[in-house]
Amino acid sequence: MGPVVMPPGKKAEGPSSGSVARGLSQLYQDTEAADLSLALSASLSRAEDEELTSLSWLHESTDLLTSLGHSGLRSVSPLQDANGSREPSSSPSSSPEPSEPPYHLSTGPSRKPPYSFSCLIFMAIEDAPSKRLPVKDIYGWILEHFPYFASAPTGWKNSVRHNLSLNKCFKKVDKDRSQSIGKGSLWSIDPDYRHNLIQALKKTPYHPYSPRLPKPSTSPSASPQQYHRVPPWQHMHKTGGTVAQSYLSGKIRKKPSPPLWPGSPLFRKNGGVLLQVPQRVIQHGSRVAAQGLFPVIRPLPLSPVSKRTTAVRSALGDYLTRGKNSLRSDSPPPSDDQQEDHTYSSSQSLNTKGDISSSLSSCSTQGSLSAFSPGQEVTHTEVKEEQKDFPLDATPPPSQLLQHRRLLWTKGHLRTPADTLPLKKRRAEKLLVKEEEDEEMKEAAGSLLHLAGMRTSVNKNAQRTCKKEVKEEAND
DNA sequence: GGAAATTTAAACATAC
DNA sequence: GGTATGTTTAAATTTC
Repeated sequence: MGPVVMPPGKKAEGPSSGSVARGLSQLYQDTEAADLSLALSASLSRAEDEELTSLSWLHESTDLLTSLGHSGLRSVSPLQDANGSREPSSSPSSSPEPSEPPYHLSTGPSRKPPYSFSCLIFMAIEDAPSKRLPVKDIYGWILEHFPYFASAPTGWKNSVRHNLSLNKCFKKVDKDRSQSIGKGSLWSIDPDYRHNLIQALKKTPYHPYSPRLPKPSTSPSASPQQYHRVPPWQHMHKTGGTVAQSYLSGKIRKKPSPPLWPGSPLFRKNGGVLLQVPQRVIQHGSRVAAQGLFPVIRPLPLSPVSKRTTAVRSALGDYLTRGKNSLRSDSPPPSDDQQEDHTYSSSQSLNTKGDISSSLSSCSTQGSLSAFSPGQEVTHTEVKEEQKDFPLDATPPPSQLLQHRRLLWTKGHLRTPADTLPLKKRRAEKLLVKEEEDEEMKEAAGSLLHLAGMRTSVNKNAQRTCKKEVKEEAND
């Protein structure tokens, strides 16, 4: 098995929602965002130097996906679900739907998770104490954690089986005749391919170094909309497959790197399990190995609102309880109680006001999150106020960011009427507005990445650079 | 436009 | 015989 395996049964949940609310309030009152920002930055920097051996971020991102997209989302047709956001044939116009809310702000039935079946199966198996599961339990795990499939056509089970059979990452375990599990075999992760799966998961859309995300660049072409205008599920679940799956199968072949394991067997059909992940990505995408695998992934509540609320509560709870003092959490509090061993990796255990604020606001903006009741939870209003009063960006220097954000906010709300400006400036202003919106979305996404222990400063820097160029152009 | 890749559907075989 | 599981093939679609 892989380098780090979470001890069986090491799961737990965060503190109660009440304590979360109190802790959050206290955090807002007592903590300087700048301190947390610096601490977080330091932690993340250290995290980057360590090899990723834990997939805890994936659990966290799963929670965050739940909080943002998988629950309470707008209705999506089966075709759209299956194939991304494909336009119906009746409306060939490729123009974006202006009325379509952002992915994480939309409402309606649950949406397909942005993980390939391979990733889902991998997570399911890795989440099993014995690291092996029968197909039936894999179904169950997926259903439990991704309610989308509860109402999805049953074909997904076929896809699961298809993946198990076709993907060499998965292998059947010789069934012990004395062990009656009914029909079928136990499935496990092939140790030879486990790392491949991990690397592939790191290419999921919520990983800041996803190949889909723009690389840090000063070029305006690295438009922010490339990675947060497009809903994650849109660029992940077009029929062409996911980024993660692409890496699994070697689909991503731009700038190919030498295979990490030359000569490794590939998919039996396509020859494609082997990853070709640039080392840069691996290094920068690494996180602190702290809590082992999937320490915090939890079944989702049934209520769409409560799902989101619970996920946010849970994430916040961990931040507040583990707090900024736990820059490193190499020794998580051991607990056999699955209700208590709710741990996050070290880098994630840090947070800032901005992270929490923007995370909540990302859920609450446009009123899509209304489950935070006053006195018990952080209310929508409270969050929005905090969002405006404090810098949301955790990247230092906070003072500059504060000014930057205030400038953007001011420009966005008190802007001179556009029609009084020259055409060139109008265009620049329009672009600026768009990027401000993108900024807001990205901050929300960035906060989620922070929650998931990801580093987004690079992308933020890229955006700032882009904005700077836009401003310069406008000034010209 | 073609190659490559993934999802989905379907057919079929096997095991319980 | 029914159902679940496992294997294989092919179509559809997207990305590069």
